[in-house]
Amino acid sequence: MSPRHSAAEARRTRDRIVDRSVALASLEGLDGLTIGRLATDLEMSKAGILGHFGTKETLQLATLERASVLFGRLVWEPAADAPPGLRRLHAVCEAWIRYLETARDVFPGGCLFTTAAVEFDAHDGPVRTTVARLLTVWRRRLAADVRHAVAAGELAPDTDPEQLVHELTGVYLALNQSIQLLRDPAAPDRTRRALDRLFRSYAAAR
Amino acid sequence: MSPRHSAAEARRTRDRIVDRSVALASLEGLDGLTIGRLATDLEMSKAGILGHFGTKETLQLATLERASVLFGRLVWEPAADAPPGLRRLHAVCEAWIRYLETARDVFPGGCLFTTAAVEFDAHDGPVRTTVARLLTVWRRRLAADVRHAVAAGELAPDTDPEQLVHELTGVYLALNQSIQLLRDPAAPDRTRRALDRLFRSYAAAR
DNA sequence: CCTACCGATCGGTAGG
DNA sequence: CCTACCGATCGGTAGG
Repeated sequence: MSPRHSAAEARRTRDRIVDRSVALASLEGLDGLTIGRLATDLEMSKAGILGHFGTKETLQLATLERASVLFGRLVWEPAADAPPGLRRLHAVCEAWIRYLETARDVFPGGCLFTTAAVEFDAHDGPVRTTVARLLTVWRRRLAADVRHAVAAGELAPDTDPEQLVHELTGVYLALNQSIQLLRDPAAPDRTRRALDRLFRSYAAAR
Repeated sequence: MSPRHSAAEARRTRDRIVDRSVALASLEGLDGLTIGRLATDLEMSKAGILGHFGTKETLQLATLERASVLFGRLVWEPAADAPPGLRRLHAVCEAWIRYLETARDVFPGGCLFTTAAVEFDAHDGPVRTTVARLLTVWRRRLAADVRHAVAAGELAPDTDPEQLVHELTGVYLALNQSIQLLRDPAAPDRTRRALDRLFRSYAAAR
């Protein structure tokens, strides 16, 4: 009755598993996530889950990959039409706030990458490497727009792009903590003010 | 041979357990921490460990309490002699950097509060409440020095203390991530530059 | 994709 | 503080 699926059906099942896994990992972490819990939630057997991935680690990597696709969709895509440089930086930052503020259905426990970073920072392996790689790619992407803004005279010529991006990272980590742990409804507005101040302090002198 | 200890000896054993627990929790999280691992490390039985606390949750709370004492010793005490206001803020911030940079023996996996905040932010209960309370107390303490600095004319009169403290929090979350996950040796210096910029942007106009 | 297992480990308890 | 346990759950496998 249940087995003997077409490849397309197997694919859809896999998608269902990974979607649920992203939500669970956001709440429990990539390690707190268990195959048994996933099986219960999806009304499948553990072996049915594991058959798609082989090991829990592969499932964790698939979960990160899916989360990064969602992140791209929620944060990078809305800003894709903005002109490169400061305008696009502003657009990305606003999308980033909305991602943390409103994407509760897909990441009910907050930013999965922040959770995974803390969970795996002391454990070498493919998961740790992947998390670090994703964060680094995004930092580079932001730094490219910073460089563009500097070249266009929108930011001060002595701006250190990596430094500004590092400071932006902190603004978002604080936002995630204020939303998830402190449940401070003022957090998004605080973040907007922090960004204004930060960009102003890097603005080109006129 | 082993049982029938005096109260003082029991106390010392408890201290040993909690010290090890702080280090383990820094690496594995307060949840990743297990009584079995603790027992192996300390060459005790699981029941011997649990006898001091009753439940794992009580052990987690004792671990947080001890970590907060260590945090006080490493971050607040070195700044206690500085005059209140901006000078003490600077002293606390520098001690905070050193805490994350060099306290590897006591917190080998980075800031335990950052780890615990992410681990428990989606799980109501005494542990979550305690973590939130500790962070809030420290934020208030910082805010008091910000207010003092404003009153003394060291920071701009329109400074929003909670806002500045929120931004300081982000600076430290970014530092912890850069050290632990990205292993960036430039992170402490980046943090000092971020702090300079932040305090300058809040400086009283002259 | 299932049933039926496996050894290992979890938090915790009884009783001394 | 120990030994000796408990039921539950973990990731994973065999075989269909």
